[in-house]
Amino acid sequence: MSRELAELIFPNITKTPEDYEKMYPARNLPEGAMVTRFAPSPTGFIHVGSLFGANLDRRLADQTNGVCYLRIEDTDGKREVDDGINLVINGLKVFAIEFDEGPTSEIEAKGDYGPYLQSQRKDIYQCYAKSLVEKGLAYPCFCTAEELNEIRERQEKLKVVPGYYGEFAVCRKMSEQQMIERIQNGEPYIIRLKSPGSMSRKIKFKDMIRGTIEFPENVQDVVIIKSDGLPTYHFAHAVDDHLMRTTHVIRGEEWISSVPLHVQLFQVLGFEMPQYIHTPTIMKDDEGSKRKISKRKDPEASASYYKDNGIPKEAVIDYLMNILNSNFENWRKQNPLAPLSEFKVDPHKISSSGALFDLVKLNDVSKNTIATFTAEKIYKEGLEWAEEYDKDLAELMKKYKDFTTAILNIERTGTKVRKDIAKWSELRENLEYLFDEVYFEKEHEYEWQSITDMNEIKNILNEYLKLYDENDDKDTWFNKMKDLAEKLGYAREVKEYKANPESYKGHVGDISTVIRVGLTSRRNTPDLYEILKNLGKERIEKRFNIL
RNA sequence: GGCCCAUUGGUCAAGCGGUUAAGACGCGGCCCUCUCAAGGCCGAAUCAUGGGUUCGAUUCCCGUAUGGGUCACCA
Repeated sequence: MSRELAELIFPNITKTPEDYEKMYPARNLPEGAMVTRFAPSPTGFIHVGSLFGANLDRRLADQTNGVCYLRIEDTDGKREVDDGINLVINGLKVFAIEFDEGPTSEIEAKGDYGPYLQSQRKDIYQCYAKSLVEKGLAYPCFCTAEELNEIRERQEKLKVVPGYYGEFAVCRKMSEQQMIERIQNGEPYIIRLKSPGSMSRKIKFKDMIRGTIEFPENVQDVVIIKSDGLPTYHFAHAVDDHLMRTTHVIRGEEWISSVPLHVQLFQVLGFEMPQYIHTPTIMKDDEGSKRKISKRKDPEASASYYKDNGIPKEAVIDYLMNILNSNFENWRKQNPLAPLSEFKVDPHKISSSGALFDLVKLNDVSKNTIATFTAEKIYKEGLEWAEEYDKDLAELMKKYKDFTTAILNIERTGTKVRKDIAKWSELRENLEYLFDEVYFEKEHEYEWQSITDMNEIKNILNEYLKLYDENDDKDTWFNKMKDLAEKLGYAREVKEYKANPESYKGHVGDISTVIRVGLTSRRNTPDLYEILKNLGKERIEKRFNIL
């Protein structure tokens, strides 16, 4: 009925919605398969909240044998960044999140439901917009920014809901003839939805996390095609998620309030609704109060923060899984080595209130994650990190590969695994004193404890060197230590000493401490026996001699 | 401000009308122990608030407070 108007606005659109329906048929997937998507703007920045969502997208598709694709929402030039698409792809790859379909670089893509860049789908959106205009469900609006401002001001005075609707929607009431004339005059315009909604009616929809939510119907004649010919988010969402056959739309909770609009758009376009999963916002503790974790204020809001600090991707994802489904933590305890795919995410179990992001907890998760790694893996990943963030350390690690790996392997096998590393940035602190290059380079603050008399210390070290044998097994080694303690007037056992403190100068622990500190300058190290063995007698002597 | 959403220890949370209100992180103590880390045991600490409904409310309903979101030719 508005054919003439539609043709005038979109003269170059020759396809019809039916053509696109045929081009993008329903997906041939098993029953229950979820089709999810991650749909960022190409700003290149990956927020920890986006990572949270992308992870959920990926998990849900995986566990249902579905599809998880990437779509770039580049309908706003202002948000774009050079190389933004690659940054998004690589930023997620760091966390082992990859897509079945979508852009694979700035210029390439894979998948049958593309293009996956919204900027390349202009004709598709316009085709649907054209059909809406034709059916009288959308119309051109010629209002200028100033006119819109006036409307808004009037609405503020009247204390009435702002927006383009009802009596305020001036262009909606214009005759078609007049519209045609103004277009032919070359006046700029945009396309608005002619909302069939009524404020007195309510719509209900289901969110998988929150359950049923009720809203008044949308009455706003929102913009669906902007002056640059590209769609707004809302219109693109309806068209894309329908044509790409998305079954589950996972996005941040900030979208909840626009669902009434989306429901209406789907209705008007004759599309079936997808399921919605609106994820909670990740929060941050700010001097006692909660606020949205912020890109500007909080470095940990950026996914790259974790890579920079050397927190393994497995740990970050595990932590995110923790706040996603709280039963994950128990599952992980039972299955420390199991791949993520064995855990079934339950969307209904996602908490609806935003969690405070807890770096302390992440630290603990990360310690546990690293405790499952072999020394070889720690060496490999630690070195990778060091190559980028601590070149000197990387050089040492490469030069002494076997030694480093052996040190990392101390107390790492068996049932009680050492959990002293939470991130690769702690590796230097854990390793450097064992490299002679570093050790002999600087002056040491020796952290002597109960025995501080240097004569006594030197005596202990000398005596110890006499009886140290690299070939001793651990028991023999420790027995020798006890022998030495006894010989010098210290108790063989800590308990003996505690029972009769006055009969001894100290106990075997004090002797070990002297050796430990004399060897490393520090009081806390991994297993002394292993350290001695890995250093070797010659290097032990050298270290004792600088005292 | 209108409309939505949320509210269990410091934090993440289980719970889904009757429980001594799980568990984890963090914190404190003890044990183990050659130090640290780990591990084991113990402890302090929670249902925002006022009304209903009910024999009985953390759980269901309404109001209040607090926090969050949203009201663009941005996504």
